[in-house]
Amino acid sequence: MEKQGRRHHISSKLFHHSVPDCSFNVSDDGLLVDATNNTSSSNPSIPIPIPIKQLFRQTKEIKEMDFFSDNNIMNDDADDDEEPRRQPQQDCNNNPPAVNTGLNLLTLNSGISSTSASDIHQNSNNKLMTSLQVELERLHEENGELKTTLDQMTKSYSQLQAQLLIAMQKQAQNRLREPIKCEANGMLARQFMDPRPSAAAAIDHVRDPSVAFSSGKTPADHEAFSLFAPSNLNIEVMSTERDQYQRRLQTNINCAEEALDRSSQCLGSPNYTSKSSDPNLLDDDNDEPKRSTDQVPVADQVPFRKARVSVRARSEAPMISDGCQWRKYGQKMAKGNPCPRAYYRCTMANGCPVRKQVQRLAEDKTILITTYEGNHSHPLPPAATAMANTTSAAAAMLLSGSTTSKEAHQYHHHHLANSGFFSNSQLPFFASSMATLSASAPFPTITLDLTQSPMQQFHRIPPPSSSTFPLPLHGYHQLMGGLGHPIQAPMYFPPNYKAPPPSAGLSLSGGQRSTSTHSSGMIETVSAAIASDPNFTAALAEAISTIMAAPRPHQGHQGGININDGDIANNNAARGVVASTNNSPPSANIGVRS
DNA sequence: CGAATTTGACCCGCGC
DNA sequence: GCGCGGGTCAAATTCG
Repeated sequence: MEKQGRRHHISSKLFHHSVPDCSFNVSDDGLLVDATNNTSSSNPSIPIPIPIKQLFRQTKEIKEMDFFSDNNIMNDDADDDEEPRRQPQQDCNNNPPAVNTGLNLLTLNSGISSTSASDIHQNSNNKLMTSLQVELERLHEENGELKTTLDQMTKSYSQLQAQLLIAMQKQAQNRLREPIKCEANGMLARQFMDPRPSAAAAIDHVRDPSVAFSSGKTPADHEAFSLFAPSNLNIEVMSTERDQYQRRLQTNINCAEEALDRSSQCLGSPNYTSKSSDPNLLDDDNDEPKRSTDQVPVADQVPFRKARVSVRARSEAPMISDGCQWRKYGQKMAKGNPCPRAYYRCTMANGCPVRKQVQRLAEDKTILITTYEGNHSHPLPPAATAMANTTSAAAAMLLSGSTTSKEAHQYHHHHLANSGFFSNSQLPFFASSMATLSASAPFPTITLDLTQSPMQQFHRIPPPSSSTFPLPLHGYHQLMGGLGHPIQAPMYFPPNYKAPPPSAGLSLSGGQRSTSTHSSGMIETVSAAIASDPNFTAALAEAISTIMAAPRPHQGHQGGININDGDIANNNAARGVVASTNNSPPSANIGVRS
């Protein structure tokens, strides 16, 4: 760490930031850049790349010499407590510590006496630039390494959370038997279906949506868990257990305590089936050691499936194009639907587990339902990455969110309000019905409905076991329609929305800002995304990824959402989205495939 | 001719 | 135990 800190020293003043007060973006090259305070003393207009590691260092450590600013030199001199940190300056260009590194680099060339002072000065600048470039390249490399390390740490963290969840659920089982007699079933479902490790602690405070952040779990933890959940084992555990419990809970609504006890047992025993009435299941003590050793591989023991993300869009084409290569491996006639259901698997890499189902809606055959399942095990092109991020983020949202309608709404309302998304804490109600959770379906599924207006969905009676929550994709609908995207998605507007001129599809944010201040940040976000590249999948990924990256009230994300929001924990998704908005080919849209 | 698609058979979970 | 439905497999077929 010390070594790395010294390596960064040469540019430390260049990266003059007060970390806690800044928001950061992820640039295309993977470096974090300051999104809010790129007012470097020497170059206020250029986003300054910041190595991730610096974010973890103390603020005062960042305050180092600015080679390009005498003023800052004076300022630094005024800081007495910076003395120890100025010491490493000598390792950049072998400058002695006493040398004024401001641009007084003549000491490096002191042996050249025949050269004019200006030439020496210029040579020094060139050397300095060269060294800075070399240093920048090293920072790039280190940045990538750090991201890899962070990914690994996050995965390990998620696995540990899965183990913790199982242990907490076992505790909750014992505590549940009394409350289950008096509490509403939905409330209990909420408790058990909440995959967050705080679920057990939330039993006593479940009516308070903020409890998720008050039980020793920070929003950052929650977010990191949510963001990385789709690709990790514990999510499968959670989704299945949640689904099992949901099903069992529904079947037990009219049953006596015996059935309730049995249903609670299934939480800690994934192999529990409806036919199992073995009283030994109630004996947690007997199998506890074995269970603890099997916690991690439990997903391998249970043939359950992953969460699914269903996208509904209007399209005449047989399949939407999402940037991936698919191979059809089956087709079935689903019951109650005259249209066949096609099964596809990803063929971009051998063994990629991602599959999708494509089926038309029976009631409206112009609506194409594409259901994604799994995570890609290979690099993806930008457009495909966008969709993959979308599905992953949506799945994470599904699996990390609550499922009973009222509390789901409260929770997400609270969640987004705290995120600065809707800083006025009043969600536009038309923004709260674009995604639907269905935890009682055969598989936990989140449906992103891009076919209906928010108003229509708001008045639609949801399935009894599904719930809607704020997923502000409404701006994207408008943008998509304004761009004349191949998808025949209608344009939907708030009641008082003034439609922009047809040519103003890229400037919708202004029009909406005048009518809905609540969602202006999101509108700007999506508008910017669309403006940079009218790509359906990218923009969709933007919307969801932004949501996933939004809830960080302790990190200064109060001034709206930046599409380049460089969430460290979300580096994969964010990078993919950024790349997709900048580089995705025009053909990589969700749309009619000719 | 290789790749992609079609389609009937098969497997598995679930409900009765 | 049996039937049903969803999902997958793999041989046959089609396509480029």
